[in-house]
Amino acid sequence: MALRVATWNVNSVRLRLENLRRLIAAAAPDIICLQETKVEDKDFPSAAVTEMGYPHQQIRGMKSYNGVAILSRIPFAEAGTRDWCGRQDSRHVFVVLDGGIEIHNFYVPAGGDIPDPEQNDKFAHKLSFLDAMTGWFEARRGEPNRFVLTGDFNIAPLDTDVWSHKQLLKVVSHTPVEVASLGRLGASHDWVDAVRHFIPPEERLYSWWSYRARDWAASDRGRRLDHIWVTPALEERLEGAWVLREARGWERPSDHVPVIATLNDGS
DNA sequence: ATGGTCGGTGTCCGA
Repeated sequence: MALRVATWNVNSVRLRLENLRRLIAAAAPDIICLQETKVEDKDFPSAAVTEMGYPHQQIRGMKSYNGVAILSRIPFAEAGTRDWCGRQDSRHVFVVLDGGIEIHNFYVPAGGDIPDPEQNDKFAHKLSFLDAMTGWFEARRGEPNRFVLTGDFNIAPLDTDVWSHKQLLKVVSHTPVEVASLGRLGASHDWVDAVRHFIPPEERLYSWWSYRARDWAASDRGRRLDHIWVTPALEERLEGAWVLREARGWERPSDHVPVIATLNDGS
């Protein structure tokens, strides 16, 4: 059985249920990883999501900010959440599927505006968070390692992951210090970037466009902040991956669009 | 060079 995984920074799940239906109609994912759900667990729209065909839900939310969820057609063998950097921030949930594939959904801190950890606590937190992730995954090397690492990483690593590499070098999300941090995380398991496995690095590709643009599509000043990575053990099972750009043009859009990857059954 | 827009613990703060 193939496995299709979608990740999407939904920017308030309660406000975006109709768009969630559109994502399901457009891509038919087996598993949907959401970030910025912005809702406490007791108020999560679980019944509506179950009706959409996703009765298995691992959620971790808080009021107003952050919040992550894994919504699934497939039952979980295990599921959990984890705190990072000593905060109860609702930035990580994970599940293990029967057969051992482990899916980690992260909402990495955005990092504020000033790309200097001395001046900006939010940027310091972002770098610490990435270091902690790296250490945690490094400690798990040597296991069977059929992992999917996905979510809003809030970093566009490649020059072609932003509309202007030069103009964004000092803009949080594309600074060399963050890209280097993400590179260390990437080296922790030699993670494979599922989308770039299929779409060459020469091609510009974005998953986020600011709300502030007059015309997001015409100016097309985007960044690729949302990612799906797999461990090398799953690389040969990658069947396809893409960005659902059209979702940015939907009514009441999130500023992020879904990113999707399909793994075949390995036979 | 600046400011532009969303969402929600809404008239501020985080993105």
